[in-house]
Amino acid sequence: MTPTRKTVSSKRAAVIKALAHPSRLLIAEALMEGEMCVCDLKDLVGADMSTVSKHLSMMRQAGVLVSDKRGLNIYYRLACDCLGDFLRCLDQLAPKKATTKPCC
Amino acid sequence: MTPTRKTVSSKRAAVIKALAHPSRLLIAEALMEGEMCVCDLKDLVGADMSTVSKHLSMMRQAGVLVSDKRGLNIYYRLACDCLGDFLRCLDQLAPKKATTKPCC
DNA sequence: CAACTATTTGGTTATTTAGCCAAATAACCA
DNA sequence: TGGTTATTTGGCTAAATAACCAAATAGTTG
Repeated sequence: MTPTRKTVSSKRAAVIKALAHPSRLLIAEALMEGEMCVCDLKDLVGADMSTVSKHLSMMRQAGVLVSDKRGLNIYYRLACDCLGDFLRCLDQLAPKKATTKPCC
Repeated sequence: MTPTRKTVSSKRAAVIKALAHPSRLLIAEALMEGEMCVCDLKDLVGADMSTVSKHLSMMRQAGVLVSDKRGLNIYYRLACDCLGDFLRCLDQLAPKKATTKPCC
């Protein structure tokens, strides 16, 4: 049977949720320029390593990131590079106080 | 001064968060086909009207939706129609258990 | 094998979020 | 004006989330 509209929205929302946090989005943006290991990302985000690790595994679980282990390090990268268009779209959504003219 | 990378991510994340909930995303998807009033959206989502109203004002606050009142009804519509591309991107992100081949 | 490094996991706590109900607003109509 | 309909707001509770610390795991190197 075809999935209901609600089911589809729930699956999509899980993916979106994986990007809906300042640190996680910062991570995703950084990974647009190439893979990074957890300790690099920890420096970028400036939080406890365990916190960063939990964000990463949540993003991997959602299908946004993939990882692979080489030596002691685990490298993460984006599962998809359509994210760029996505962010450009976001930036057009004027954050409230902005101009009254339509964003696009 | 130019905003820091973190500041930018936080603002973007707030917009993403407005879509990162099954009901809110369902609403956004429905509004891609045209404006709707709150009671229509309430039927679509199947939650209490006050719950839906709170989702809507949160999305408006984030800049994702705009509203206008005509008579007794308040009609909501998307602030930007780049959302379509966005969702197409999302659907390429295989939710974990899926095939091993890269999404794009 | 022991020491070391990178990462994840488990536990705890504080904060945020989502939902419902009831009450308040606002526009319309008789 | 009083009643009716559509929507928002306030208050409350239960559940989810994010952060940290400490302990566990896994790979590396002496």
